[in-house]
Amino acid sequence: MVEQYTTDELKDMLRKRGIQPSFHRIQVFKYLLENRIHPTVDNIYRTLNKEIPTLSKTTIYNTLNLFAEKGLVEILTIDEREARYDIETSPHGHFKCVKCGAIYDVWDVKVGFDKKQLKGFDIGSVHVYIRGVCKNCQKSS
Amino acid sequence: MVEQYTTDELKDMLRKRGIQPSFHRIQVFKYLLENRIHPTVDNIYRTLNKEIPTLSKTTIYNTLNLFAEKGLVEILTIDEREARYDIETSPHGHFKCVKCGAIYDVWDVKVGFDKKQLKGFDIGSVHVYIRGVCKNCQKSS
DNA sequence: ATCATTGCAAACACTTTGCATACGC
DNA sequence: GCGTATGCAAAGTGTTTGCAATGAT
Repeated sequence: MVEQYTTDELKDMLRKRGIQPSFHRIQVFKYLLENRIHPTVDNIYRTLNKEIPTLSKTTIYNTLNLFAEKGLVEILTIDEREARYDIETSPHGHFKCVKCGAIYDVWDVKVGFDKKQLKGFDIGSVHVYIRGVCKNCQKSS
Repeated sequence: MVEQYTTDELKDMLRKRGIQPSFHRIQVFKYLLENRIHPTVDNIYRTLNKEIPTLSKTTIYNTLNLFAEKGLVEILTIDEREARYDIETSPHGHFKCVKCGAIYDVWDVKVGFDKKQLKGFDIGSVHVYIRGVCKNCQKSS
């Protein structure tokens, strides 16, 4: 069900965004595309490190910051401790389970407010963060 | 324009929430009520420290965490670096200027989404975070 | 006298930075 | 060969924790 990409496709996608497609960058990009779990840096590190033992966390930080600058990923601040990275670019909201920490996408989110309040403001992004307890964790409480 | 409270009123408000009204807690509470700027711990510390030189940041952290537990304040994660505290309990959203760091309240925010997606989930809170450049910072760019 | 609050210092956790090495065109 | 990417170690920053001292009833 998860989309698969060839290395050449991934390279092209990065180049189109003005990013040099180095091996590590491709691997991080691939991970993000194939693991839509809003991962932490540590999630990415632990997984990729198995295949690429020389990979360092610094490189992952560098790569994600570059991706964010180029608009390829969004950094979520829904978790108060560490950043979560989202490759999904179409607008949607997020639900975070305060018990297990999992983050779910929430689709078809509509946000409305009196625009007069922000007259003259330049709106860059709108995030909707919902916190609570997910279905799975309901059971086990 | 900012509401003023007597010490006795503040004490009562804290007691009603099940919080022992110690001197420091009253001061932090008062600060939050009279400075609706979504302050950081450091904001609070720098201001209160002038009048109460013995005050420590640990106490502010303790106090704010207690207030949050008791539902007196909300912790905002709109800033990626440090927590912001909001005493305003009625539902509203927030706008953060990425240039000057100021946070503005946004009223009459309506969030709609397909509830079926979160069927069986327990929703605790909904936050709307808007990021961009505020009116003031537009001018100076 | 007892129990809660306070506050210092240290520990923690996440992220960034400096700089030397390695890699790719 | 030159410029960029990488990665280690250290520094930086916000927050929490352990524990002793203080304060309130």
